[in-house]
Amino acid sequence: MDIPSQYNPKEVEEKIHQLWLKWDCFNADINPQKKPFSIVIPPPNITGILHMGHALNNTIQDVLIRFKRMQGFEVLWMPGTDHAGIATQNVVEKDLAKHGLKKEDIGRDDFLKKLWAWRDEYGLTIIEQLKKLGASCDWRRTRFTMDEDYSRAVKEVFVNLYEKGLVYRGNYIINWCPRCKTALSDEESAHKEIDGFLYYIKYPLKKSIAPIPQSSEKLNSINYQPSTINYIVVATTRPETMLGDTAVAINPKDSRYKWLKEAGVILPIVERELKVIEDEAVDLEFGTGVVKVTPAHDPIDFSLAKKHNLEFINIMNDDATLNEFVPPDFVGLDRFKARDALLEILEEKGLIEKKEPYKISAGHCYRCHTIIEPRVSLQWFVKMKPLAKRAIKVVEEDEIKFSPVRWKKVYLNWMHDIHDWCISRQIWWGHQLPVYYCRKCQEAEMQNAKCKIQNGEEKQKKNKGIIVVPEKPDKCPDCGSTDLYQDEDVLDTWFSSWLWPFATFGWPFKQHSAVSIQLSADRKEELKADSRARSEAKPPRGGKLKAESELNYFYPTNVLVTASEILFFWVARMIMAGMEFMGEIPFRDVLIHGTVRDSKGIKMSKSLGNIIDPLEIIDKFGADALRFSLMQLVSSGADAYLTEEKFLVGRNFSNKIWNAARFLLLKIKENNLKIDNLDFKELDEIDKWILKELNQTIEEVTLSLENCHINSATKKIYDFFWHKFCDWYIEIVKDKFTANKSKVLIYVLTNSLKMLHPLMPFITEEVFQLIKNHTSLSQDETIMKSSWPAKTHPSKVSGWSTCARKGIQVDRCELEINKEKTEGIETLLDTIGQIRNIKIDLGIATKKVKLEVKLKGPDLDLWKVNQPWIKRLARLETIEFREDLERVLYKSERGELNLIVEDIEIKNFLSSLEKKIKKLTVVFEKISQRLKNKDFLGKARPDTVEEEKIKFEQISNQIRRLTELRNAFKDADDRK
RNA sequence: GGGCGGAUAGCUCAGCUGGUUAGAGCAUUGCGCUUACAUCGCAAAGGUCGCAGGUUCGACUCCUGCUUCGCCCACCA
Repeated sequence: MDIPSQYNPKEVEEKIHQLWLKWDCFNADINPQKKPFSIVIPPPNITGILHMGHALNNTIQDVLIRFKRMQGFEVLWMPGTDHAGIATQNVVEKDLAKHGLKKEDIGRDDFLKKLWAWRDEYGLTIIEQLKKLGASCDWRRTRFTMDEDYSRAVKEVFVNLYEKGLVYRGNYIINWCPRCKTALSDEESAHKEIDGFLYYIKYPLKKSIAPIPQSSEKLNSINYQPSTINYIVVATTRPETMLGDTAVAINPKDSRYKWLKEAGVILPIVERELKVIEDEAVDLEFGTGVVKVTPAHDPIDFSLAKKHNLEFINIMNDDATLNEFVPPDFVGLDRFKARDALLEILEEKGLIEKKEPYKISAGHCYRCHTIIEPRVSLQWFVKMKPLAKRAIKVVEEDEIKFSPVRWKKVYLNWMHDIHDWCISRQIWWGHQLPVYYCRKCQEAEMQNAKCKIQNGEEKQKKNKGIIVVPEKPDKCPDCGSTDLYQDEDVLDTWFSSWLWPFATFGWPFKQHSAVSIQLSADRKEELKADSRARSEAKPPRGGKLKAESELNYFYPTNVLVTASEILFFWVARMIMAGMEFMGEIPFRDVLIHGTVRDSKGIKMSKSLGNIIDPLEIIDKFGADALRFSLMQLVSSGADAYLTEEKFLVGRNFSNKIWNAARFLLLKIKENNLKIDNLDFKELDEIDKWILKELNQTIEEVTLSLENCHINSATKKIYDFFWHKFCDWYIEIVKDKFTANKSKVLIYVLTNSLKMLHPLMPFITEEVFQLIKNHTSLSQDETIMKSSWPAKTHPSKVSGWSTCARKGIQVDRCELEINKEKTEGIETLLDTIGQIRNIKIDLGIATKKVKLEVKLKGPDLDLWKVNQPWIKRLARLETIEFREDLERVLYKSERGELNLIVEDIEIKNFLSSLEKKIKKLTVVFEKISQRLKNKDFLGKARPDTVEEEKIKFEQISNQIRRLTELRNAFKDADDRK
């Protein structure tokens, strides 16, 4: 079998993926012998195509999933997609528009058919793309938020909350998107600053008045006639809303306008008399101190109106054109056109005092970015405070932990100040409200929001004719009429997503509730004990888990991985839903990662054209390269700034792994070695060194992954593999490629592959299979199901054939991290570096020269034994061991060395010595100052002082040796 | 208006609970096709750790203020 010298991910990835599917590697089922570990995927929108954010998010999850799977947990990664109500409807509407059609033209039923057709055709695109990334989800379970079971769960929840009095219907001011023509929740309205103007508009008084000035300064500032006043000035950023004004408000403390009530105010153009109200909410400092009040189109005004019992006039249609409640000239005009027209008229009438440029913070629809219009309308809401209570507690008490921790505070702040959630949407794609109306009972109730609403409150206390049940009833329970119709609205997408961690398991229909409660407590205990030091995957206490249902077995899930953007949308609400419906937290850890940005720090988005397409990266460099580079860049929740070249690191590393394996396997073949066990004997110094390094790496990488510090795990394994294993061990071993060596090589390589597997699943699997094919070792079927490396003696590592378990002569102690055992090798490696340096200084970098060394004891033996590769790596002709050297070029506490060269160029050598001396002298000074300081000696910890003293010794010696060398050469140089 | 995060080599970032000769990758500069890998090897250069105070025997690490970039929340019309 030929192994090409360059790794070709394209050939490998698809093949490997098929293998995994064939071997059922992704599937998880209840297994009483194992502890569960589960993650639910943040379901991507069916409109989504894989972008870098997904790649990042899902790679993190897959790394944890694969790691835990190898650790022996029964691992479930639950996949699925979100119907994404508004987003999907928009996409299909656009499609229709291409044919010149509106959804109304084809009607609700046909439109929904089109939506389902669209979903069937494109809705699984992103799932296929996730597979390319290597995501090891249990694809059999792929859920969709509009699956039949799932939809039933959504309805159950709605009905349940309604019955508890936590879902209610009412006329309130909500965020209205005039383009999507639906209500939105507060979270779906993103506040952004836009440039606008603050207009100062004169509202005439009913009767002129001549008040006694309180303060001439203030009077001047609002610029009215000193004697008689016949208008007041209000400031507004949205002049068109004045057509819906029903009052003006002042602060009761404001002495400037005490007379206003008496004078009366007339709304210009409309010529309606406005009420004058007093309220603390009015800011004396802002504008003129007089506020126009538009109850139906402004949140503050809305609450003022409720408090002061004002009239609500909704002046807008659902597309933000003005309706018939405004003067005829304005009817049908778009809100911004109306604004211009109105300003023009006001200008003509001399009613505009001034306008100032002003930054307006306006809500924008998070789906189409249209400016939100606050608007009173009849909607359904969820009362959040009661739900928040327990969700706050579990986070406050760290039952659910955020990482990085700072998000805990963000979460709690939001939760403490939570507002009711508007959940009805005036679109067609989604879960239609399980609400039925009796036409007979309702009659006047269902007045459209277009009409005047007397009072925004207008609670339906009796709810007569409103039937909230999961399935359509036969007749009205009140009057027995069969003339029933369902509420047209659908639920907010997030009203289904918040059930994701348990509805995906078939809740509430597949749950054995009695068992559930008991087991939940059980599991909770376990998780508590386990979570901080998750280690081996032992079966639950008592060795059996009485899980009749998957929900009981896999819920609560272990960790939720997400970006901060959906903390409120989704994470917070899942916690509330979990507590409310399961009585238990949905996940124990929340891992919040950063946002993917471009090189300038701007969030990647298609509209800005600054995206780097992960699929393109996969195509060019491979999925492993993409994954590795992303994981290397992601650090504890910080944003990642990406450029295409950053993926080269991953690509190059893939190639390095490939070639290390290639070399090993070619050598085995070349030397005709038959490897049927890993029963390696006679470990020499260098073997012990690499095994020690390996053990240490295993320890560190495992710990990092346990703590979800993926990037540090990435760095450690990278450093070990490339700079220890490839740069040194493989290079050294080239000379003497024996069966025994090849066993060590395979052992180290395989363990490295295992550690790398969560990060780079494809190449590690491919190489794992290659090793199997090139040797006679009996190994696991797939690396995916092999066991995670343990920091231990090789014989104790499971996953190897039984032959690997017996007869290994190595004392376990020898492989422990033991400084003395490998110090000789470490010094030797360091010395080789010194020789290389000296040769460069002397200008003979590539020349093969003779080396003389003066060594003693174990070092001498070590050098003698290892001569061949020392010569090769340091590029030496011969090594001579002598009692005394003619000349010394390098000195350490362990020995001296000299290179035999004629006419050496001493200048560089000397200056490099000087430099070293200078650098060390600076440190030396620092340390001696410290040691002279009485306070330091008295107050610092004794062991710190001791360390400093040792350091002092070492550095003095180093300086002494270097100085001696320097002087010797300087003398010689001077004599010349 | 509140809150949060970042500011360390030219670039992107590590640096845990205060004591390090402050690290890595990329880029740069030399040298090198040495028995896998030029998607490579060997080496070099490059940092008064944003600024100013403070605490401390000692601060890149802790505290305060400032500068600057970026996020999130908020009913200043």
